[in-house]
Amino acid sequence: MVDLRQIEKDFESVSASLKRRGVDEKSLERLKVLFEEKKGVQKRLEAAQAEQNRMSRLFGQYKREGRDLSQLQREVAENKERIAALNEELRLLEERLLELASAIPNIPDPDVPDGESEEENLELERILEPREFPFTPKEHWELAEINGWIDFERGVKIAKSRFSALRYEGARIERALINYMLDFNRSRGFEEVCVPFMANSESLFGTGQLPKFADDLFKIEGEDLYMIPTAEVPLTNLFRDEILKAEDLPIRLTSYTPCFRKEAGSAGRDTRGMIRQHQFDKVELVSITTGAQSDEIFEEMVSCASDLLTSLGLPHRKMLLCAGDMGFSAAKTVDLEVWLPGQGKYREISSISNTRDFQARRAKIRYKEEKRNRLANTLNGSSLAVGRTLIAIMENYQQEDGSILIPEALRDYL
RNA sequence: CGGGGGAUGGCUGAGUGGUCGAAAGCGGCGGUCUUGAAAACCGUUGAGGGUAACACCUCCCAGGGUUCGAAUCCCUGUCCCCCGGCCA
Repeated sequence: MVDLRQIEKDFESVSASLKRRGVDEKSLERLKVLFEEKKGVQKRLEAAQAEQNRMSRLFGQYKREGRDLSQLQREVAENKERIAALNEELRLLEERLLELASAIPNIPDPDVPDGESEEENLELERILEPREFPFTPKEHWELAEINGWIDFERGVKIAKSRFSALRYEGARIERALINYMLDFNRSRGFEEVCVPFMANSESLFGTGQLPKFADDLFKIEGEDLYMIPTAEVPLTNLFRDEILKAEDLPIRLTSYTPCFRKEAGSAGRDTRGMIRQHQFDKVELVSITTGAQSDEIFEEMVSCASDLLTSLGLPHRKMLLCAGDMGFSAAKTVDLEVWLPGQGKYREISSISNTRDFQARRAKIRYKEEKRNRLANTLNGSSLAVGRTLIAIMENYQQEDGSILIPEALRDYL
């Protein structure tokens, strides 16, 4: 959530920054006005409450002294009505304020390039040369068919379209990759955590999926529970409503979870193959840091994911996302795109974001710094989408006959 | 899912209508003492809002209600514990 006080104090610069993400200045203006209105009502309410407290104390005293109460009683009753009216007014204002504020995306960092779509993302670096193929490389679904690794039809039968089952080496490599990634992350100082695969609405509000993106989530009927769209949700919410000790930061976590997404807005995109599924495995990195630590930790997380790809021999590039292409909660995002020779394209395999204090404000994740509570910074990043890594291995390690070599790094895990 | 009992500050735990944001103990922090440490003693120690700083407001699981006044009484929900059922 944006900081309303920042909007109040620093309207021009906040508005200019958010314009880069297509946020209308008028909605910010409305927010600012509402916020000021709310503060005024709150002040009047508190004054009335103070009065009520004072009179109530008098009431007890008068009674003990046996004095006449009728005058006081009348005043107290009148004031009570005023409090009720102000309370209602405040409640309505707060409701509207929250509704508006929770729909505003994060403010982009100054070093995030302008731009509206992925076309304008900035390529930072390419790592590893794509291999030259003496034959025409196949796409992963062809390879999946030849090797029997991915069963698309039966996945659909069990659930629906965009579900699949992994079989034979495919299933084993998936599991090997998860183990390999977790070990790799652990060696980089991330604590392995095992978390619930469902989360309640408060958690999803905390990380920014709710209320705006409810359509992308699978909800459990009759329960305040959703299937998690990413481990970022449970990992970050581990510390929701907590005040951490500064010396415990940074907290760096890694976790494997399946992720569940409706992919509501992507009808017709990547319908073939395993690029875009309703359920996919991911190993995630999450860090909780102080404001001062977060830039350094961000770089560490990007390196961690990039080095992991390198260790698997997968060519990839680092993309700095432009303002218009970033996710709702992010102040800055670097995507890693892996080379898929079958498609002849770089495709997203990891996305690392610094949300600064945007999620922390929603989720009330704070730390104590010399007596003062400060909002933490939260960062998240895929240390690779596992299914897409499997695909990348298939396409990059394919042989002319359609068989697939196992990357050196994974051999001990199979 | 059925029956019973609970939910209070970092923790344990008292408080059943007024001066209670809350006793006491533990823990934490600061100090006295000590070469140093321990012990002992003294002080301090919840969160959010608000203020230049005070004042002031809110919070004793959450939401509603009764009352001039609620941690305390009533209703609903959530969670936890015990017993039974089911079950990896």
